[in-house]
Formats: sequence, structure tokens, C-alpha cells
Amino acid sequence: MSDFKSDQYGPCTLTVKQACPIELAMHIMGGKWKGIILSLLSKSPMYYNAMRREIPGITQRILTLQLRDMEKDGLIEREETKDNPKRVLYYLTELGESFIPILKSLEKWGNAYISKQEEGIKESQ
Amino acid sequence: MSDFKSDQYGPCTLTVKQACPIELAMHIMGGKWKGIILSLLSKSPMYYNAMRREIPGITQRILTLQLRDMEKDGLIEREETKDNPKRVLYYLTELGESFIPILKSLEKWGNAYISKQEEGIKESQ
DNA sequence: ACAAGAAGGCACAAATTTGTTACTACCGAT
DNA sequence: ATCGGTAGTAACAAATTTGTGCCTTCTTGT
Repeated sequence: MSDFKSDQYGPCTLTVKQACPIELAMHIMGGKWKGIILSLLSKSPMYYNAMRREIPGITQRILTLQLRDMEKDGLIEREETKDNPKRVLYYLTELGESFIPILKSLEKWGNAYISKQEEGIKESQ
Repeated sequence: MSDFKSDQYGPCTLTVKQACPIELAMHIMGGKWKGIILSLLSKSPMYYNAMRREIPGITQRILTLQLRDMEKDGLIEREETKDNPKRVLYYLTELGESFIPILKSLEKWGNAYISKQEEGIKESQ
């Protein structure tokens, strides 16, 4: 998120310097709903309430918070239309787009993880 | 982590069903130090205190917690040596290994993000 | 005999993230 | 005139994650 902190003595110093960008990426993308939001926007730009309907369980406040974060982090952009009543369209930036392949890998990995788990259950019966 | 929850009405139902494995993967890998731990173990198995020394800023408790999580999630394994005093070796499982490519992508992405930021700073001067 | 390294555990505290409930303001249609 | 849709805010609360400081047990080296 927009206020990622890494003090001088954190993991970004010394031996694991090279692990820092990982932490950063995780921090930016790790929000509970950001994966879903990204994955929706990867299909097409969307208006606020359309997203809300597509994400059952999210509240307005939380959706707004996540969107604000993602905007500050440069993943998405916000555009108010000029029609009345005004509507707000969200769409991915290049940076946001560039995360989509990783999102796909994460999805694959998650699915593999789930299958492995299910195997485990079968074997234990 | 080991207690990932997704109730019936959460984001795993209905329209965004397919986004669920992403959330799962993020949840499993998103711990503050897990990226670093994984990246260390990807180079070679390691003893507890060796890891501790390689990760400045982490405390024993937190390291232990993260390792326990990762063990429960099947990413790493724990092996007590028989020598005295006993030492504990941690190493990646296949599942853990299978995440390394994603970790690398995250690292690349994080670095790209950082460069873009630095560009932004230059331009604003 | 005593320090110091190995691998933690325990009680507590702070910080961060997410969620709940209600409210606003604007507009169009019935 | 009121309902419902658009896009939020504000005050508050709960849950989750991370951190602090100190204690333990075993064992080797001096």
C-alpha cells in the first residue's frame, strides 16, 4: 500500500537486500480484495457500483479504500464521466496490467495447492 | 496461512469464483517475512539461527511463527538433526519450490515499480 | 563453574487491516 | 414527493498480524 515502511535496520539492509522488492510487491498487492479487483479490471474498465456488484461481500467503504490505495500505488486510474449523474470509471494503468501475468501464476499455484490438499484428504480415508 | 477462511458468502461464491485461488495464494505467501524466508531457503536448506542472522530485524518469536505457518501450509519442512546439541534444519518442499518462479517475478515487478518511482521523482524536479 | 550458542516458549502490547452501520448529495423516473 | 441508483464519507469496532522482553533447556568450550 501507499505507506510501505522499511527502516534502515529492516530486512532491506545487508544480507537480504535483494529480497526487498518482493516485500514491496507483496505489500502493494496483498490487500484482501486487490487480486479480485485487478482480475476484474483486467477484463474491462468498470464503474464503481458494477465492481461492487461483482464482489459479493465487500462493503462500499472497503472497496473505496482498496481503490484509493491502488490509485496511489499507480495500479489503476479513476475517471469521472461528464454525464449526469456522474459516474466513476476505474481502469488499469500499464503498471497494473504488468501485474496480470503474475496474478495468473498465482491463480495457477493456488489451484495446484487446492488439488494437492484434496489429494491429501482422499489418501487419509 | 493455515487458517484461511472463506465463508459461503465471501468472494469465493458467484461471479468471482475464479479469483479465489489468488486470494488463497496471497494469503499463504503474504506474511511479512515469508518471501524472504522462501528466497533464503531457495538457495540452500538452513538452520534456524542461521536464518535469524540472515534476516536482520526479525525476532525469534516471529521467525518461529512464520516457519510454523509455512510448515503447516506445506511450503517447508523441519528436521531435527541427531547431533547434540540438536539443531533444526529447514528446507523447501516441492510445493515451496514451485513458488520460487513466482517469487522471482514478484522481485522483478517490485524492481520495476521502484525504478518507475525514481523516474517520477526525477521528472518532478 | 560459567558463559554462550542452539531452538524455542510465554505474556503482553502495538500496529495494521478489515468490517459495521449509518449518513450525504446528486439526479432521473413514476 | 418519494424511490432508487450513482459514488461516496464518517464514526466506530473487531480481527489479524507483527513486535517486545524475558525465560527455558540442552550442551559444548574454557
